[in-house]
Amino acid sequence: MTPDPKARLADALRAALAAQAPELAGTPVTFEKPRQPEHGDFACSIALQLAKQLKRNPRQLAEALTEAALAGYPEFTQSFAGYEIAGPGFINFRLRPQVKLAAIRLALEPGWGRARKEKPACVQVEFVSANPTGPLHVGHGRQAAIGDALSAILEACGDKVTREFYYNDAGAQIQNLALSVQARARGTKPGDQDWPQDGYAGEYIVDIARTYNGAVEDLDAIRRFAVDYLRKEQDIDLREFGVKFDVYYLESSLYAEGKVVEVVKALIASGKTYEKDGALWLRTTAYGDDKDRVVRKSDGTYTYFVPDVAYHVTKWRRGFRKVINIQGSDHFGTTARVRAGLQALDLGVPPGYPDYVLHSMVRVMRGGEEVKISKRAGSYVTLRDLLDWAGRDAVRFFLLSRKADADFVFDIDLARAQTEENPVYYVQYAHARVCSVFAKTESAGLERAELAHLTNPRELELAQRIGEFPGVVAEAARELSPHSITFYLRSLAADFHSYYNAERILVDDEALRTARLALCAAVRQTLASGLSLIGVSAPEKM
RNA sequence: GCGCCCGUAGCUCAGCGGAUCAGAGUAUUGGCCUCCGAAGCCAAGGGUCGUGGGUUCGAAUCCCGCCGGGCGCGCCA
Repeated sequence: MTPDPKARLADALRAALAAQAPELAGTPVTFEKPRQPEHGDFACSIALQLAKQLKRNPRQLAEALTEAALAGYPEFTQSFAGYEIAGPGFINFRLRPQVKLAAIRLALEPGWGRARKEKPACVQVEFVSANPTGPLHVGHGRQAAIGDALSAILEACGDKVTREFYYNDAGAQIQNLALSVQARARGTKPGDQDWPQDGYAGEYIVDIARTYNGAVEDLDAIRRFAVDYLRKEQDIDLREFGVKFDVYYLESSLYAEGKVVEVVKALIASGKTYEKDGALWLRTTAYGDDKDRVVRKSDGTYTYFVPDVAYHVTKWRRGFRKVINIQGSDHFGTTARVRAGLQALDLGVPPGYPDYVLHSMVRVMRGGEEVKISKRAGSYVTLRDLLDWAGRDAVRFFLLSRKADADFVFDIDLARAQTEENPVYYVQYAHARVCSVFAKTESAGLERAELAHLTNPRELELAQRIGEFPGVVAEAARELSPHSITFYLRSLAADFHSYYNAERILVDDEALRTARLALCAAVRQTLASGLSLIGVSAPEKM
């Protein structure tokens, strides 16, 4: 494996800095990719950052540092075409073409875009976690898209990922569900005298009641039936969305296995609780929460805070040292208290555990108007609605085309557009186009292609873009930002379409043709890898 | 009232712990198929990066105030 020239250069610059200014040796040496191609392939601004502290002219400092760095990096000219000091003191470096083209060969090897780690981290991603009280809504869809993509990205980075779904099947809302179904089974409607307070009014309750054929008085049986019914229905939607979970964790098991009581005891034993107004409180303010939280209400029951903490204790005990919870931003309030609860237990859990990705709300637009209800659920738009309207690929791609904390407007009409301006097709089309080229020719022997025949600026740019892929994946994992994969794929597709229109792939010159085919194969591989990370198909024909 | 997030072209949004004339898609306008797929390409117009200060050699990016929007602040789940 040849060392990455960029990393090698950074090392050399660090060494030069340490020699010339030991007191500032800790300054990080970073590179930026200039917007203008005339400014080289990457630029370093270290001289500008340090000039003032060293009381030196930035351009002279840049020159001195670079010369010293190159003296310690004799192979520089093998990878680099040169450098220049530009503007106020930037150092712009230019790579030799073969360095950029090397990415093509890497992309054609198995496992492109996937890193291997000596010690894979055990990561858990918890997402969707919808209560089994109704169909999944668009927010769950966003969580499913984000969570599944993030899981795939972390796996690509070499971690071992468990996708987990937590079912709140033990609370008052389940009782509410059972009562609603029972009421419907008795022919009661929302608004009637006997309709339960806060009952679920959606049409799906009628379906459940109709399907249930047990005794109407047996509330327990109704509860089990309804939960089972809705879980199955949610599973169908998730399967259609292409999302699979490794573990379904039931809140009720926390009670059944005594884990809730165990946490309460441990909290009391920690000495961080106190009695007030007949309730038991935990001093979460000692760990960054803005107010203390009730653990046990004055009526003797526990607040939901307790099973939440108990659940996260099991995550830690099951060996997950990194846990990412994907939730709507309306769960913001729980983050501080869950973390505080874990800290109070003093289990050695780091203060920032677990990580949260909170996403903002999704608004659905159709025909220029906001859609707020669905037939089945009544009060909200369901994931099924989205899938029926736009299909899995478009829904997945759209839900990952914004960063999580940005507001989201889902334009159904755009996602439905099959022939025009739909961004999903833009990327998929690029993949299908490459495939169609290979349908017309032999694709054997690409590993022996002489890449030096690729001298066109578009080809170098495309090769360089392909080379960025592993870094993009790594950053998406680090920043927990799967949307950057989507944006990368759009850029890659744009570069390819542009190239494809400007140059012919299947030229008569065999050496050039083979080199271009190798480039195309690398594009195809990178598009397919990236699309699979976000759960979107890579069709060979459209 | 307090906390967190958001405010970038008509619209939907990128912009990694700062960088050398602000980006993409879409919409609008004008070009490109006897030639590997035109679900594509090329080009043009369009923005005081909410606003006022501050720090800096340099601010969409960092800090403070203000305006506008979202979410959260229960012995509810």
